[in-house]
Amino acid sequence: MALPAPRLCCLDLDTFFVSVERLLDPSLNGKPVVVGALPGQRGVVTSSSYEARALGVRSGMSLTEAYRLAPRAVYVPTRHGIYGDYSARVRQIAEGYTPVSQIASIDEMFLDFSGCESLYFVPGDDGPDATIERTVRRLTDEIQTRVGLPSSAGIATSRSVAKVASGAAKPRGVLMVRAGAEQSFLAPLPVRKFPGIGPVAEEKLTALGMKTLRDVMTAPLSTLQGVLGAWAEPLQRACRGQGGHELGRERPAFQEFDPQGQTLGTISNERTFREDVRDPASIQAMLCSLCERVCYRARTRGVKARTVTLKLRYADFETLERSRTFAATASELEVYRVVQDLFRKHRERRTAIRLLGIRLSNLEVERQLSLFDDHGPVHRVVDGVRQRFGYDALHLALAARDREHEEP
DNA sequence: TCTGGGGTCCTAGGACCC
DNA sequence: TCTGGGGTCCTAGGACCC
Repeated sequence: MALPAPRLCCLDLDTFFVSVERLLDPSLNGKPVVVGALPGQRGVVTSSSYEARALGVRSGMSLTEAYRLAPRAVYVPTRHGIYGDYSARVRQIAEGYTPVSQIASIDEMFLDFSGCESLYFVPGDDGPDATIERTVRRLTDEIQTRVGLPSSAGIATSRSVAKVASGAAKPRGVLMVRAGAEQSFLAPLPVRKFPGIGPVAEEKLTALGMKTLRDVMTAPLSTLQGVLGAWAEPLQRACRGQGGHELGRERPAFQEFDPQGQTLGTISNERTFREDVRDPASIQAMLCSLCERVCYRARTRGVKARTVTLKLRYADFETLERSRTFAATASELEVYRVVQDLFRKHRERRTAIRLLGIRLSNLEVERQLSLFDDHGPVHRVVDGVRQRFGYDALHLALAARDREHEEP
């Protein structure tokens, strides 16, 4: 096996949603921009510009708090469909650079440049690492020129180090961590910078006096296991830059199709009401509308679900999920029946409801449409109309009532 | 007027089967 | 007469990521 060389690249779009909004409305350039929702609406910050960050705005923060910190920033609602189109264009460019790549999320992907050194070599390159680094710069330049979006990249011998490096490279930077330099690169960073260490793990590590990745690297394994369990060993290895040298085993965020029919992911939709509701009609209408959405998505993906999960959040934020498994379906009428039943059985409190959600899981590839499937022909017509005229062209009567509660 | 919405992975207990 | 283990499926919850 070849010695690991820094050939894994994590490509990350800088303040992606904000950058797209600026592309569509150049008057936003140079201003603090917050993407999430309009001020006054329920929601959190999904993306913020560097100008807004300078005022203390962070993603995940409630809009109320963001508005308090940055009342003069420009607030725009999230428009996922549009970002998806830009993401696809970036992806297409990047995929032209290497045969092996993986989508991690809407604004992040991994590229494996192993074996591509001679392909990109030009006279004057100071060794194969320099060739790859220069090529990645060319890639980020091309994304800027052709799509208009700024991006950053990290290059390293392992996936997780490349990911940390891409963060350190921002904005508009490319950072290569050479083989053997992983530990010195990671050591001074706060533990939270490492992918997989979130608020809970950070808290546990802090309680042990571990603040930096150096502390994690050098801790006795048994100490780490005491707080992190089975995860301690792979985490410590990853922090030392060991392992993760291939993209092969990692999974993309959106599992489209598995020939074995095993891991097809999940399909979910959830909605927070603009105001907490108790009215049964509004609740039923929302459930119906959610069923329609997830089932439509399932059918367009060619899958059926065996498990349906109802998510329920009360006004006081208490949240529960209740699921049921049955014969696979992608019919909203069948799913709706199950959902109603779950709701009746498990809504124990009379408290007003803040959020409702539905998730389809245990997905199976849909076999040939059965002639005996009652709902098949109806769905073909409904889905066909939607593909021509848009999703909102048709709704079940109950769901249409729900839409009256939404903003125009 | 604190706290969105889309995901993945992991754990743990109970049912059920052999 | 207490009682085994392994495997798989189902359910609920939690951590984490963007």
